[in-house]
Amino acid sequence: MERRTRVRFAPSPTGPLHMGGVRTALYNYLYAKQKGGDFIIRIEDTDSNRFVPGAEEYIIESLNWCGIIPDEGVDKDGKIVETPSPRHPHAPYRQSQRKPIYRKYAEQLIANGYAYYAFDTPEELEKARSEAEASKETFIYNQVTRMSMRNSLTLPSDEVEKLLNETTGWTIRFKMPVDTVVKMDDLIRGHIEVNTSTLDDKVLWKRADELPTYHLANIVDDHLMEISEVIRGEEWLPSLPLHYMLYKAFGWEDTMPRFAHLSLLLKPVGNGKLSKRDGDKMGFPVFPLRWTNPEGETSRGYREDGYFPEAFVNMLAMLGWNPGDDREMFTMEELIGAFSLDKVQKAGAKFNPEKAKWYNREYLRMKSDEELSDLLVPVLEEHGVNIVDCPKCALTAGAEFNVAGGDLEKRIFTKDYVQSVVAFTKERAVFVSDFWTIASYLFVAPGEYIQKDVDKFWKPEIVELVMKVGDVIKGFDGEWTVESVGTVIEEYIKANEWPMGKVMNALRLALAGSASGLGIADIVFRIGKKETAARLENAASTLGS
RNA sequence: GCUGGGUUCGUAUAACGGUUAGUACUCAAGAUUCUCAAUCUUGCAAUAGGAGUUCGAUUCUCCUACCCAGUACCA
Repeated sequence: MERRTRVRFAPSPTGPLHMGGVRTALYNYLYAKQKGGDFIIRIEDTDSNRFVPGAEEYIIESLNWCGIIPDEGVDKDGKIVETPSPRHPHAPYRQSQRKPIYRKYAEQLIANGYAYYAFDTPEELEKARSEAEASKETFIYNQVTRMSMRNSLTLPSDEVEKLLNETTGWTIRFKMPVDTVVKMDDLIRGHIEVNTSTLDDKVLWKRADELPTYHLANIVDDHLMEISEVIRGEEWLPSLPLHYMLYKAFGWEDTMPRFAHLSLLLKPVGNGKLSKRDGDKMGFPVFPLRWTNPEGETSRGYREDGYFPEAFVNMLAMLGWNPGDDREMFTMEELIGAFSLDKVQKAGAKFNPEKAKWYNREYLRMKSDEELSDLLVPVLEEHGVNIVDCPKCALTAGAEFNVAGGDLEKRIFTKDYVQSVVAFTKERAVFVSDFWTIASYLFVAPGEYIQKDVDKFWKPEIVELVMKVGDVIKGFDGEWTVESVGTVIEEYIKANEWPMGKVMNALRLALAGSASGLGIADIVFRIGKKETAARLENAASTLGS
């Protein structure tokens, strides 16, 4: 019988979740959902020294924002489950709370001769290392050195007994076999072989915090939680032989999960893995959500930078995986359907911030004008612009309707007005916040004029013409549409054989504060005759005529 | 150093051992427009190097180079 697919994402709460970590979680999630299996969260907090407050909550919130929802390990309130229930049978899902479980298994390994107690102090080990280094060698606690160290293999049994009872300091180490070839299979990399003689006697139980190391806790939990596939970062590949040996030592080979090691996310330029530094330096986030560390330093997040979670997830999915064809746009559902581990790239993928932006733009375009204006409202409000639901509400709010959708002076606009602005500026935006940069002057008169454009276009002879165009607009009494307004302006300029480009750019400068931007007809149509005239007057008086 | 992993345009990637080595992002040029953006068209640009296997190698094998990871009582 085919075994149920159960995969886990097992982060360590030592800080915010890196985007590479999100990708690992995503691939696990996609794999589980495609197979109709379970996606489990387990917190690997066996290093009491590196615990960072808030990191666990951050990780869960990040996954939640991305739409990566665990089946097991996290309850509906977003808390790690601590007591078993039908849905969460393996609780607690925090390794620090599972200590008694691991202890039993560690002792089992010793009883069966797969592990031993080691009494060497950190100082002794440090000394051994520096001595080795002095003679240009590396000290490794392994089959050749372990017989000259202080452990339960070298010390007489009564002394071992005494040390175990009387001192607090001992560790448990795995007794790595000599000259045995470990034959492993990786779902992404294929067959790998390693000789155990190149491996060391890894610590399984730490003296320092009296907790198991990752290696022990990980194998025990994956076994107990009936994990079918382990999909994790490439940094774990070197410890895969140890993990294979542990499964063998426990006699769990039959139910050992299959492994897939994902390549790392690399920095956009140069060599090396993507780090927080790269983000700071090149101006892009490396974390899904904004994070403020205990020292008070803040790191930007994709969410706060204005990325849509769908775009972020889509971009991340395509970094190191491809569907086998040219498709690039995927919803989470589509990813679940298309995902496949054998289409995952073996080599590390350099992250490209440009592509991330491109994805966001594509997703922004797919959103309805209504949804985008709803997202834009808070941005407008931050800039002192008030949005009301309907024309009637606008009137009650004190608007005078000097433009089609509101009151420019009182800065009150209807949602319909916002929507119409969104509709015709949509293709220029990458983020929702861009709408303000692109079209602030459709809500508020420009506060200043770009000097470069003033120098280029605000010439006395042109200003004179611009003011005449203003009079024409003021006197306009036809049907007030973008097209009619545009036609009237352009025909007037052409009829008088004025320099079209120069007049138009000066006009835009006066109305929008910049010579480049939206079409004149679009601007004039929305801000209305009165405001157009007022802005021209203002430009003439502040810039001179 | 040692052990393991990796290497197709600048980037992400495609190509049953047989293609003019494709696509997307970026960039450049042209078209369009009152400007900018958008859009459309075109273009630039890659199999790390060397042997071998084969009628034929991006694809298989070996060597070299380079990159990455691990080498903690961190995960």
